[in-house]
Amino acid sequence: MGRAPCCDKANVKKGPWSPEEDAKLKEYIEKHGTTVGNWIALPQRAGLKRCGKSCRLRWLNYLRPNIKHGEFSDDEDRIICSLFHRIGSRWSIIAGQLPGRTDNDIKNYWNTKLKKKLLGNNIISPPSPFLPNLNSQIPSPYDHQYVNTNSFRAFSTTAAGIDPPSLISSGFMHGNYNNQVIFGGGGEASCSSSDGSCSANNQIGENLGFHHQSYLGNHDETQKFFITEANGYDHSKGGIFSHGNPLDYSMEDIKQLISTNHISTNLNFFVDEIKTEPGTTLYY
DNA sequence: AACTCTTGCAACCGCATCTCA
DNA sequence: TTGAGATGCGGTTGCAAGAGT
Repeated sequence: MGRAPCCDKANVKKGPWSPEEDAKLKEYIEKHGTTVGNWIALPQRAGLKRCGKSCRLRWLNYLRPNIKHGEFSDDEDRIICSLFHRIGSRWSIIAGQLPGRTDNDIKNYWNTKLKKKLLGNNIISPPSPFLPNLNSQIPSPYDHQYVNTNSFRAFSTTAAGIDPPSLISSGFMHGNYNNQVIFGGGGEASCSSSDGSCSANNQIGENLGFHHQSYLGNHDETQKFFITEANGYDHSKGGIFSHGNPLDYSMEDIKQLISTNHISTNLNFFVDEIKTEPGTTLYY
């Protein structure tokens, strides 16, 4: 049995679109509206020997109005980084925040340029699957592999000369301190300020206790948490490892993780402190 | 000049999700 | 409620162009 193919594979053209095909598709959609209704039937109606899916893709990624091509701006880079850090490779959602950009475009840009750029600068690492997906209630196969062998550290940013506040202010991270718990980095020396290049941010970071402490703001039992993990002390691999949507982890979620040994006791300490001393800067 | 390697990107594929009868 | 078809999505592939040797 198996699923019926979406089109007659033998009679559809594949590969790059010709200008004539583009023109036909564009003309048809402009005539009948963008709410085409039935992509599968479109090629036949428009006189194209293409699969409906191919037509849809061509329209969405290339022909539709107001598509932006070419270089991504620094602002777009920051938005992509910020969102990737928070939600991973949900390209369509990320594209939704960048008018004129398509998910395919952003995906390609990330895979070919941005990822290398950021990894090269030791600024960011891909999301790590180190926490279970609480929505599904089914632990991922990665849970124990990652969680029990790592303490929670938010950043290994010193090698990049960047501290959390600068990441937040530049849009690489969510900037609302009061709605997040940020698990502070381990005992490395903080960003050198001898050249003054990051002294201002350093000062903020030190004030907030980022380098050897953890910072948290107002919170209560209904607060949601944004958890990040750095890759131990290895700066050659260092950077931000994030997991999940900031809204994924409530206090109850975290308690559950602790009770099922999905996260380290470091965090247990944290959560207890959060409960008893809201708004306090914590040391560990 | 010729060849190989690398890069960037358009397009494809298969699976997941949605919609509707 | 169920199942088939349509649509959406993300990973992957293939190819052209450029860079390097």
